[in-house]
Amino acid sequence: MKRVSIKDVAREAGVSTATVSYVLNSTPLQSISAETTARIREAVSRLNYVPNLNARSLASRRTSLIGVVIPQTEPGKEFLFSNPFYGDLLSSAEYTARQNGYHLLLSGSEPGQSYMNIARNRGVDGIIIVGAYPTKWLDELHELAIPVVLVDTYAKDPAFHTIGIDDRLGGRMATEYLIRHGHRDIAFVSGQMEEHGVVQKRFQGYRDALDAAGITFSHERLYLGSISFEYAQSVAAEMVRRGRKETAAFATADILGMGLIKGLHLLGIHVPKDVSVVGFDDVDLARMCDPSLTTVQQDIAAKGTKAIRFILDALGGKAEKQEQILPIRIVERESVRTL
Amino acid sequence: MKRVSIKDVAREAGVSTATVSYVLNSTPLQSISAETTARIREAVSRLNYVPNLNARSLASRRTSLIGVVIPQTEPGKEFLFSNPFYGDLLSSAEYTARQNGYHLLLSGSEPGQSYMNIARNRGVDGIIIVGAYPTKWLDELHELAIPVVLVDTYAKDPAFHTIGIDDRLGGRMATEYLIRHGHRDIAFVSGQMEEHGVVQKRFQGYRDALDAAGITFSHERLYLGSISFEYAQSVAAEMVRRGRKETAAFATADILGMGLIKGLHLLGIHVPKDVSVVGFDDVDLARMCDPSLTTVQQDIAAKGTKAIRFILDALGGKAEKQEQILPIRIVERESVRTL
DNA sequence: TGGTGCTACTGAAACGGTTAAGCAATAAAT
DNA sequence: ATTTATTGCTTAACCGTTTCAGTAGCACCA
Repeated sequence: MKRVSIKDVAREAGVSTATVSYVLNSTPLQSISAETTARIREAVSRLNYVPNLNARSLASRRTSLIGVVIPQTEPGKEFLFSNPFYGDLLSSAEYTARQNGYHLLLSGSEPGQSYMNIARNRGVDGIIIVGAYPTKWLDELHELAIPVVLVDTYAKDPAFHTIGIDDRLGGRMATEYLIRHGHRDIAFVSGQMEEHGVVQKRFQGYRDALDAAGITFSHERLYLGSISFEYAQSVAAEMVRRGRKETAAFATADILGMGLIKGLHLLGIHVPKDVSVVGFDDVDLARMCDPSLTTVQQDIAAKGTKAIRFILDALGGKAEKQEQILPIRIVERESVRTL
Repeated sequence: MKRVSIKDVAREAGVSTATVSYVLNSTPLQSISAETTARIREAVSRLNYVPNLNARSLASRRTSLIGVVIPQTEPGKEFLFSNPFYGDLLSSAEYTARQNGYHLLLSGSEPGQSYMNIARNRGVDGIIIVGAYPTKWLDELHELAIPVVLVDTYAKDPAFHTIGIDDRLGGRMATEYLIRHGHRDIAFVSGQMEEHGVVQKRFQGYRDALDAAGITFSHERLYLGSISFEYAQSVAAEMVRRGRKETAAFATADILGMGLIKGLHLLGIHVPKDVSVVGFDDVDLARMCDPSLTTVQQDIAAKGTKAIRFILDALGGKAEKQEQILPIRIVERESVRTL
């Protein structure tokens, strides 16, 4: 029952705990004879010793823990993420972390404190913040002096690594794709625009495309609610209520696209025959459904992997701020029709 | 830059660190005057003190960390979970944990060691293992003497809490539903059957339903690959190759159902007109797609919440082993046609 | 007057590691 | 032959808490 500690190993191998520690960490600058090393390793496996990471963290001020903060869909709501995008991201991040001896500490970001809790009292070695710019916590975040990776945000801060895509371009690509297929009345379906957020950028791209094609923008084409299937579904009804002038819609997330298609379908409006839809992200969902969704594809797994890599690099002494814009492209599927 | 420690608070308030600790933990059996308490609290907030959880863990042998082990889809593969089921589960678990001052330590279960790593060297207070029976680690798991919750597994072990559904009944419900709608040639599409696993149980339910209806079972109706969209998609082709006798299929996971529908669709076979499909789980996906999937619904969020609750209860001193079978029901949607 | 029982605290030993500094023994350099 | 490095290991301080075992002071009771 009593857990075996480094002392037991030291006793067993007939050396001091320091020596054991050096061997176990293969500390550079500290030489240990092959003989002793072998004796210690043998003792370790005989006793089935596993170091206590809490103690290690306390002494070394490193935790081998990376905090991941994901925006909570709705405050007080049980579900942390209703968008499969986050699951995919998490999945790849966890894998990369684990391969490097790190674990992921998961935390929702209830507007309030969670950012800092996870970082300050758990002492994570690094923190990944996805989809939100922690305006309120900037000072504290700096003070912590740990690597921070901001995923999908447009903050300009020399201290934070960032990883994302060119959302403006993405918005433009999606919209131009629709225009190229003969559409001129194009709805923009999304969540609320936040400062430094991606929605804003994608909207700019949408405007860019309209402008380039000489189409005048109308607020009537804007549907801004929340990034959820349910909202998008309700947009269909709203479109009809507004007289449904649109022949196409750009939904800034695949679940929005799916919701819209579903909502339209329930009203007897067919996609792509009556309305064309382009999504964003290319989550698995997009290719699984019928009609499958034409969408702006981004490499979600790469985002997760890169985020972890940036943290690891920084912890490994790489000083420069890293910044990566991952490529995107349109994946043509079945939800767009040429007019 | 230097983090403020309990000593700083003690000095600031003019008391010993012990007193500060007592106040901060509102330790029962230890009385502290209101005056002193106030003075300490004041110092805490003035210094902006946050306890170091690593040190706390070391001293108290509690980490406020709950380990969650999720089966890795494919060994060596980057993606931890391709089934949205896990994301949903995780999401609700994280929320419940956080509400109670716990954090979730996420770990994939690469066949090998991860179970124990997370538990042994991080010293998690409890561990939730989903969808796998840790045969190989039973002894170690017992030895740890921490609460263990097994989700979706059929192990009989007096020491482990379990939470799941009646998978056999679920399999039966799905199959009977199809039979009731006039189908007699029903495919069973799933992953490999593992000992103590859910697939086996659902298959038994499938057999139960066939038997009760006097339909003779044929191995020809069995499609066992892996729980992935891709596999299910390939099943469609296999069905055709075998001469496609089936008028319906029971897919033991919604993504399988979706994959099957997609695969059939690509071959010009329409669901539900030509083939009916029933899924399992009722992930969001199921209602989002077209045709939406008739499926056996289970409350995934409840599973996550309950799992955490069981851990918390056990940590709170509740001795009895807890065991819960959550209710399931058929959700009728559009993927089944009456013959 | 002394004993008993509270209340409100303090001291210091853990918890299980890491790591700077020191030291003995041997090898290399002068 | 003496100094200087190098190798291989040990000692002990420290990381930031918790918690056990006291203890001082006071009130109460007999």
